[in-house]
Amino acid sequence: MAGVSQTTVSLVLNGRAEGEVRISQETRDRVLQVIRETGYVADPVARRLADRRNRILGVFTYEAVFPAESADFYHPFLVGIEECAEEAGCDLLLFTSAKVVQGERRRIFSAESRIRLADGCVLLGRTVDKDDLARLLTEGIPFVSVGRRDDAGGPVPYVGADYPPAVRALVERAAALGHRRLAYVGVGVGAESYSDRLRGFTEAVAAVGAEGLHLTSADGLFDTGATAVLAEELADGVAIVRAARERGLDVPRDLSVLVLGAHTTPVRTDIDFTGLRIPRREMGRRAVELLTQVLESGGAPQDMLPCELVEGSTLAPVQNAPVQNAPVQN
Amino acid sequence: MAGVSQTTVSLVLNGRAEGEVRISQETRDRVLQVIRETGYVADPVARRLADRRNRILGVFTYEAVFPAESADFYHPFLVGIEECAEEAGCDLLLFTSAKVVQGERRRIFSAESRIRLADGCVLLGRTVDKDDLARLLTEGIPFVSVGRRDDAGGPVPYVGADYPPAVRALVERAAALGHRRLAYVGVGVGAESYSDRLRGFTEAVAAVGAEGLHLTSADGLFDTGATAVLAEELADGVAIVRAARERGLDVPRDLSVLVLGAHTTPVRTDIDFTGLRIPRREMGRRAVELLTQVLESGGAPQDMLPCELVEGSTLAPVQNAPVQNAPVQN
DNA sequence: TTTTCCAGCTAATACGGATTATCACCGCTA
DNA sequence: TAGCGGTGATAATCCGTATTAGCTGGAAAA
Repeated sequence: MAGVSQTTVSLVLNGRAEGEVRISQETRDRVLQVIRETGYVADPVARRLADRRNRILGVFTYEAVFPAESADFYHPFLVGIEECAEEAGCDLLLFTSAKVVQGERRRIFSAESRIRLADGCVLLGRTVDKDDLARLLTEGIPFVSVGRRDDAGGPVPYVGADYPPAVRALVERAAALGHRRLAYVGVGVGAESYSDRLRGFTEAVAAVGAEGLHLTSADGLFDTGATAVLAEELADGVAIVRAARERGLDVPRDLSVLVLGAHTTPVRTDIDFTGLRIPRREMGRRAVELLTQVLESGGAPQDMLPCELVEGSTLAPVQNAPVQNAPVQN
Repeated sequence: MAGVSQTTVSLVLNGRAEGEVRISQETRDRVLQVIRETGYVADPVARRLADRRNRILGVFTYEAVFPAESADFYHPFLVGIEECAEEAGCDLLLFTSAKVVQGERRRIFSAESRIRLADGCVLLGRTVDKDDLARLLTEGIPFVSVGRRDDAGGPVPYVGADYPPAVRALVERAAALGHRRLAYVGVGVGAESYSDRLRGFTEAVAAVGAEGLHLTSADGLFDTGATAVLAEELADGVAIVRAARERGLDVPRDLSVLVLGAHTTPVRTDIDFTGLRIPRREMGRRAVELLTQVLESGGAPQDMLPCELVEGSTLAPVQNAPVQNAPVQN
């Protein structure tokens, strides 16, 4: 329509017509005019094929993102991811095509894996298959994990929540309020985020000279003599409080309960737990930032974001024990 | 690696090696073996370029989908969309690249519109620009709107909520409880969903022989003598109840308040409104179903899904007026 | 023996852009 | 008049796949 070649249109469209390659102002205007009239837009697919970039960022979760079961947990991450993708001018691709087979998890790599459709990918989830991580690395697929991951045949790019310092701060607070016997309830293994919490706990009790117990469930907790308990997840905290109340114990008067994470499974509760806040939205944002960095210059950047302490109302001084004179940490 | 041509791999990969074109079992096995070993996956981008199909469905909203402001409203739609996309084996592309310019809405068509990246697109939002719809139609871009839309230079494919019958049922209920003077509070124009509600109201009051008033806001409502009010949106309902209480009126004893829609803006309320339920999740599902239909056979399918009545507790018989003997509609 | 047929595979091409090397043209110089 | 340099545009090529027409060698048919 403008009487020029495809090349010329491409050059004009991409503003390449000013440096090395020259197109006269006249021709350029004519092309732009036609583009305006027809609303022509370069096919993004062809574009991607040619220059190996999509401006599409993939989001992979082993579970469905939206359904209520996990929505509350994933939502804040997605908010951050969306915000940052928007700023970066990228679209988000949700890998919903990988059907969740009965009783199994989604797989990143299947016969029809579409992971490569995107320029890079954000991995969301409590755990990620180590094999999957290794393969992502060996295949050179750019990605960033939301949540710290151990090496998988090489360093894994991630943005994690820095639990140890936050857990330590909580333990110090409890110690300052006279607690000398603390329990940690939760599996403490499996996901890196769990072991980080447990490690933080172990180190912290040692540092403050308190006694630390690790229980995998609330059972037996009340026989240990612990006056404060750190729950690995919100669900654990809720269960502990319920069990305590059934025994006629008051929280926090008789037992302080600190929660170390948001719910990953749906729990409805109005309890205003003392604990820490996982900076989920910030993690989402940061993951996209790191991903664009990986796309530009490669590497395996790793970043830990601090967890904020939540004041709450489930931590109190130990009963019948004088509060130490140590100042309350903040 | 298998000592065969790219064509052969393509044929094997797509199972085309059985009909017209033949590949020996031996060769096929060899190719499949190598595919298994290397984890080779056809580049979806090249694939799309070649056969014009992606198995990617786009989701376009004028506002950001995830942020809290609109999350509660959009979420149920997305649940349905994701479910159905998963069943269809499609990935979802969220068009986050179109930046929301200060004070403006996102645009479907911009200089860098990426709408064509997807095979087709689901449009989400209270309103959709008529120009955008017209252009989608003329450019032959497959899409389905969530929410009924008036023609835009041609019929628009959509799945909508069927307000009129539900509104009518509510009006009939109110009438059966003695209400003869009903008010509708809301703009009643702008979005098709609003005019549908108002139209349902107007027709219903006429049908039951009651008196109907249309107010664009709650101001002046209490001078009209209306004993029941239908609020266009949840926010309107909340405002009305608040205003009523400030005047010392009890809801529903002195004033019945029916709500005709979910919140599109965030409102926190514990009021158990009588009203109707927009089948959002179902609409999301249906939208994807219709979209796949459009992709396969074209056309502009339109579907209206029924709204469910919500019993609630804000509808009561008119005070000082005998309840009519008419049976309560259900 | 020559032709026909068919199974089994591949060369060539299309898809719609981005990129690069090249080309035509003009005015100017030697 | 041949040579030269700069300007403005384009032909050719590539990206990785799907598709189609065609090629090859050997067996069956003529």
